[in-house]
Amino acid sequence: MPHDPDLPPAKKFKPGSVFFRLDKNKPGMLLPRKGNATTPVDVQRKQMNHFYCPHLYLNYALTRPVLCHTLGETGSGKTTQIPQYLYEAGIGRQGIIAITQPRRVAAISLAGRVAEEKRSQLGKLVGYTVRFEDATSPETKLKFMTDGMLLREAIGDPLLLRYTVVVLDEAHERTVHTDVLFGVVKTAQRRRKELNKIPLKVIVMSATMDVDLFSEYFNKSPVLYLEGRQHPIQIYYTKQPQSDYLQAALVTIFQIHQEAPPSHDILVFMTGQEEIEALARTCRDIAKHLPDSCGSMVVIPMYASLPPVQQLRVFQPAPKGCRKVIVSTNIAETSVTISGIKYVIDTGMVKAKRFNPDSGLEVLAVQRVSKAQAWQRAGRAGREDSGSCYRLYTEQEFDGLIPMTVPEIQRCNLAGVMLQLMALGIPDVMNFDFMSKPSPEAVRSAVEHLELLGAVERKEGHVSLTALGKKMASFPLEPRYAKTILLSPDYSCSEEILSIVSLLSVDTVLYNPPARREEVLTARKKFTSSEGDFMTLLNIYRAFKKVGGNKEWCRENFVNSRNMGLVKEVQAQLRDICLKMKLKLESCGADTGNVRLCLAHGMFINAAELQPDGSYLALDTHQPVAIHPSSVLFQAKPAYVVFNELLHTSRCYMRDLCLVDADWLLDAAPEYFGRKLRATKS
DNA sequence: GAGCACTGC
Repeated sequence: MPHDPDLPPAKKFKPGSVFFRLDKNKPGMLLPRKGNATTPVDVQRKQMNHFYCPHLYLNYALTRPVLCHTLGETGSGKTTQIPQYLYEAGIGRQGIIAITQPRRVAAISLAGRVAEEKRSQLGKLVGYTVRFEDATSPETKLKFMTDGMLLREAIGDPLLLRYTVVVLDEAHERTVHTDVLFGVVKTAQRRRKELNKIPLKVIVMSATMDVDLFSEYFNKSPVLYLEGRQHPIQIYYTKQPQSDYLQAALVTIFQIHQEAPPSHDILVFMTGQEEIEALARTCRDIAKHLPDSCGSMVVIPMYASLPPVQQLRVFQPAPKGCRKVIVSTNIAETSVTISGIKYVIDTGMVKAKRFNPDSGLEVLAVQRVSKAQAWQRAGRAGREDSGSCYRLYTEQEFDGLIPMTVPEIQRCNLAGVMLQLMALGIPDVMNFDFMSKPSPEAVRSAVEHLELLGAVERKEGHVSLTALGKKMASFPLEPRYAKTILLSPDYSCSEEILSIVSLLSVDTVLYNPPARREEVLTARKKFTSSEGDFMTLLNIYRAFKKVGGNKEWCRENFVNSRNMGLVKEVQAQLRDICLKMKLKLESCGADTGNVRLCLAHGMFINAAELQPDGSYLALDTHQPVAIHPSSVLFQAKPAYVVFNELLHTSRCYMRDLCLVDADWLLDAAPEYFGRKLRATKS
């Protein structure tokens, strides 16, 4: 509860600074890098104008191998303009201009806009490439793509020779893919120079002012600062620290509701689905009992797992005289832009993944946001006009936040990244030139993981890719899934394994509305296999295919048809890769023992053993684990299982299990399990 | 007997 519950809510806040995206007194400047700040302001201004004049911009950009930008307005003009400038300068004649985006929708919509501006049919001069969709042709010179897609292309062409320019957009988001691409383009640029190839030009675009890190990494490349057109935002902090941010959010929502004109919408940042639904319910309840003078309110939850139709509600304007209150996860920070927001309420909390390299465990935990994230949230209030941001924490607490969100590459399992780097032919992956280095433990643990899978081998301290590892890298999958697929022809069950891996590599296909629990259980019973969740999922997928992907069937059987559609696409893609490798594709029919045998051999690192006291131990780390209550094996006590993933919540749960024999595990990795099983028994 | 931020190949 707030410390001073008797004060009216507004009195609990004190104003902070008025925030501009960039300093108003220094309109857009072209600054040399730090330490050389002697350029007179009028010269800076003049140079700034270069940016709005293609010729002058190009003069500047084309004479430098790497250029780092800040962009005033996110997702606006510049991302569509700059590639066109470069193309018109003739740089596209020798190769393609690639513009990478962290998200598919952004790549697709930007390509559409640029094609329109060039009055060209999409897929001709201007195109895009994202997973499952390629709208390019031999004529394509401006190619918008996801960062992951360019990375995948780099495996076949590490010097990126098809491209003359790579524009890395939204670089401040620091996705794993962008971070690896930084190293890839830097290496490609150097190698192409050494080999006397056509030079590769790199342009890094970031929405934040913190581009020093980028500039530093690319050998102190020049930085172009641009003025933003962000409207001023008044920041408020609480006077006292709040122990209950839910309560504080509620109080703040209704304070604003009572005082502000009804056309001013509110966006509240919370951490997760459950919290959001609870707050939305409470708001609606309270709103019902407010005096008529207060005006009405429509409360809309927003999070990624919401069905698409309900997500669209955030874009619909509220009825006249009614206030729109959107309660959202951080999806509204970057992925979804909502217009008309006048007030942002920032709880200062976020749910994010953390990685522990010792246990190999990823944990989803509620934690404090970074300063950059808090500014990003605040900025959502000033897109069309000035706005306000209520931070439900004190200014001192804000000062104590970390400046930038820790890049994803320092918070995730690196096995897939390391495999990809080796497939790119990077000579010394252990010392790869990351912009932000992951911890040595994380790198070591990833390489050990790959070694266990037989993807890499160590000779005199040097790590290299095996033939198996090279094949594994061709799959857009986690290494252990790729390995399982590659093993499957030995067990004559590649079709089944392709289905299971596809099912495991998308969000769950099971739809579990809590209110219809009994119905769900009944519907699911006919697919349940005593061999575990993998087999149960396979049964569901087989039944789904039998009825031809019928949506009605999905509804009746509580199956998420959107995710099921995705499974089909993934499976088709994986099958294509197998065919190119000339892998034998066959079905084992009813003999599912082979499927489990194959899974045991591919997933042996994720194995657990029943203990005499009825609990389980994970065999690789000897960590106590439990069967998740959602598993079909929850009430069974199988002696040995392999699991898809560990979920660390109230306990450490294994999710998605498969019954296996101890002999199979020993057979899969005799030395490893000889060691592990002994250790367990002692 | 629990409960999953967000992307992406």
